[in-house]
Amino acid sequence: MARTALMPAKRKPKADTSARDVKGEISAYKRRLILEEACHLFYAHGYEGTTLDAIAERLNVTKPFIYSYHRNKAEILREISERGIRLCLAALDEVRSNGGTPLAQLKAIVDRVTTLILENQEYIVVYQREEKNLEPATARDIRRLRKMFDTRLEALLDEGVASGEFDIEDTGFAAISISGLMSWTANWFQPGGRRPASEVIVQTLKMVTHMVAAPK
Amino acid sequence: MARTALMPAKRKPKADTSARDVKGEISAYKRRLILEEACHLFYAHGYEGTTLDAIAERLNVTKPFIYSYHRNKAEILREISERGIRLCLAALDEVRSNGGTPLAQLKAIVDRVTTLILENQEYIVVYQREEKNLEPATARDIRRLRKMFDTRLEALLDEGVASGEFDIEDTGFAAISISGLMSWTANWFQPGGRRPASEVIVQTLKMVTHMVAAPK
DNA sequence: GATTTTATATACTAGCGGGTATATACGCAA
DNA sequence: TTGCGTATATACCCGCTAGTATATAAAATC
Repeated sequence: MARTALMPAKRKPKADTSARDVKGEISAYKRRLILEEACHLFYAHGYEGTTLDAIAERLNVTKPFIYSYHRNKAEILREISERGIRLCLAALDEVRSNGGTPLAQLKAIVDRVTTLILENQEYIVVYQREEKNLEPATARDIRRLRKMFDTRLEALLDEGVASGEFDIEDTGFAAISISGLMSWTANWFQPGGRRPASEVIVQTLKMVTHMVAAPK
Repeated sequence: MARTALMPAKRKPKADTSARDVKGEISAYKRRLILEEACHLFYAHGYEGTTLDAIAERLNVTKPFIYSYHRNKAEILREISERGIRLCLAALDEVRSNGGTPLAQLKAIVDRVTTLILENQEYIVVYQREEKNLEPATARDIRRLRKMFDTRLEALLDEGVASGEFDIEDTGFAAISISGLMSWTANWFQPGGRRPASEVIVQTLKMVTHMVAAPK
C-alpha cells in the first residue's frame, strides 16, 4: 500500500525577488484537497458519521497529515460552512455594484446565486445540516453573513417596490422567501438526475419573478 | 435527589369488557414524554451532541428507563423524524378530500401545513438536520412520504392550471418550491420573535398565491 | 401477607474516534 | 556524502457514550 498520492511535487525556489511561493501554494493545495474530500464524506455520511481516519484513507494519507494542515475536525467543518455564504454574498454585492434596474438586478442575483448553490451543493447542505457542530461563535458569525445577504436583498426589493417594478407587501418576508427558495434547491437537486442544473436555475428564476412581479 | 417525576400513577384495571387500557395509556404517555424531551435536546444540541444520559437527567430518570420504552437512540430519532411529514400529509389529504376549487384547496393546504410546520418546528428541523443518522431504510421511507406530498400537491396544481385559476409553467417544480417555502419557515422562525406565527402563515399564503396566480 | 411480576435504578463494559508523542524517511544544501 | 530540517507515518492514549447485566423496590395477584 504505497502512500504516494500526495507526495510533494518538488521544485527548487530560486532566491530571486520574483520567486513564487511554491511551498505555500502546494500547502494550500493540500489543504483544499483535504477540505473537498472531507466535505464529500460529510455530505454522504454526516459529520459525526465521518471519521478523520476515513478522510485520511480516501486520500491515501494518515491522520496526523490532516492535523498538520487543519487544527481539528471542527475547523474543517468551519471552512466548509463558510464557503457557500461567502460566495453568494460576493455575487450579490457584485451584481448590486454593477447597477441596473431592480428587476434586472434581481434576475442576475437569482441566476448567479442559484448557480453557485448548485455548484457548491455539498458545501451548502453540510452547513445547513451540521451547524450545531460548529463552535457557537463561528455559527453566529456565519448566521450574521446570511442575515446580511437577506438584508441586502430586501433593500433591492424595496427599490423595486419604490420604482413600481415589484408588487410586494412585506419585502423582509419576501427576501427570506427568495433566499429560502434558492437554498432549498440544494436539498433536492440531484446532479445527473432528471432536472439538469440549467433547468433548475431557469425555473427558479421564473418562480421568483412571478412571486414579486407587479401586475401589468 | 428523589426520582419521583414519572412514578406510575396507580389505577386498578377492572376486568370488565369496557375497561380502558390504563397501563397502556400510561406507557404511551411516558413514551411521548421521552420523545418530546429528546426532540427538544436534539434541536438544541444536535443528535450526536445529546447523550441518552442527558435526556434521562432532564426527565429525572435513568438510561435503562428510556431503553424500556424505546429500542435505541436511532429509534427515537425515527419517531421524531416521521412525525412532521405524517401530519402534513394527513392535512393535505383531508383538504383534498373536502373538495373545493383548486385555489381554495391550495390556500387551505398552505394555511394548515404551515401551521403544522411552525407548531412542530423542532421535529421538522431535527429531521431535516439528522436524516443521515437514520437507518438508510428508514430514511428512504420518510423520503417516500415527502415525495408523495409533493406529487399530490402537483396534482392539485395541475387541476388549477386546467381550470385556468393558476398560471404555472412547470407544476412539478412549483410543487417542490411551495413545499420548500413552507419547510423553510421552520429554519428561521423564532417563537416569541418579531414575527408571530400567525403573520408567517399569512405572508406565506400571500407568497404562494402570488407565485401561482393567473393574471387577472 | 406471601409471592410473583413489573418497573426502575446501579454499576459496568466495550468499542470507537479525536487527538498526540514519537519515530522515520525524504528533500535539500554544502 | 553527510547532516539537517521538514513532511509524513506508527503507535498509542484517553474520554466518552451507547448499550446491558444485575440488583432492588414497588405493584399486582392470590
